[in-house]
Amino acid sequence: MSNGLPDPAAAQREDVSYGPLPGYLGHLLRRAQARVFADFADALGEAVSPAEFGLLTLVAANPGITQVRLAAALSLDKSTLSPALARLTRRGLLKRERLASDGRLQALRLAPGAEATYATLRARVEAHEARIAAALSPAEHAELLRLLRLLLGWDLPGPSAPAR
Amino acid sequence: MSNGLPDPAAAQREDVSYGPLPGYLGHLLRRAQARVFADFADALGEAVSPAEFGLLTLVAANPGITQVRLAAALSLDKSTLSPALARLTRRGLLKRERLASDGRLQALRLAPGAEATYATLRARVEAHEARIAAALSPAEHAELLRLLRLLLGWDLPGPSAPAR
DNA sequence: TATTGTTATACTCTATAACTATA
DNA sequence: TATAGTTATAGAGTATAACAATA
Repeated sequence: MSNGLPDPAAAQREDVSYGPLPGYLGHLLRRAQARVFADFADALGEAVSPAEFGLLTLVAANPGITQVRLAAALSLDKSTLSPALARLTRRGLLKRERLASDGRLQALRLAPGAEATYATLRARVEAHEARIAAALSPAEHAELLRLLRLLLGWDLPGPSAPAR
Repeated sequence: MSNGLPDPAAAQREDVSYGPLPGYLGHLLRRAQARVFADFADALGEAVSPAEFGLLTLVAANPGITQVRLAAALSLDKSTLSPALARLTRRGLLKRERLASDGRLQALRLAPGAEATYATLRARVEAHEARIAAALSPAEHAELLRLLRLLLGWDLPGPSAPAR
């Protein structure tokens, strides 16, 4: 469900007062995220979930990264990543390799041959991103990205704007 | 878990490249929402969840609203609201009244005597909102709210800025 | 003892489908 | 037939705790 940007439920909603909700960041972020994820699902379908795409992207940008570092980078628990990474490995997108130097660690990489698949996914994600940003001017889009990074405490020295 | 704004996992994360993720609205919205919700939980504890507070706020702003209209206003399925509203009713925060004029409908209201409780919750939520917005200047905060509403297709005629 | 990764388990949020009662 | 609301159920995403293997 949920397609483009004009909200389908808008008609039903017209006569409802939102009270102070449109002034709360928490509320707007929840609504915006739901909207964007629904559009992501429309665009990518069964291919990957938003979380899976994030994992692939981080592994692609950090070949050899371990699960604990990946979890820290995403502010998730390591136990959350295990099943997702197993699924991506099973689908032939990721490769996990135990390190000879420390048998506890596993180095994560895109599977050989999965680079092209990943590039295609990334192009589809970027088309989706462009679509949801169409409601904003390029300057507004850039400013929204900047403010969200600021809210997250990135943009300081951190892994934000240039960051590769 | 998760407290104020300086990210605790920042140290672990420092040497990780985020690749294109900081340029994706979807990724930033997910991260920002997780951060804000964690702070909400720290601030409100057992009192109410973000979703529950949203329900109370909408009912307070639209006394007598029915569940189907409430669900439409939040872009949620009516079946999602049933258990949440039952819980809020059980806790003495909401009152549900079948309409004499149409026996299928239930009018929702804050329970008599729950207005003060709601006012307290709202004050705590607004303190939480002020805290998370502290990373932004007042102008940036206002602009972030505006851009999120724009992304959502609000701010057109709709129930956004003044809206009560 | 400490760390990495996995597993078992549970909780929350959401949806779909089937139901009831009312219209 | 259509609508409002409930219930059963399932799936995704997250966490905590306990574990095995390794250090």
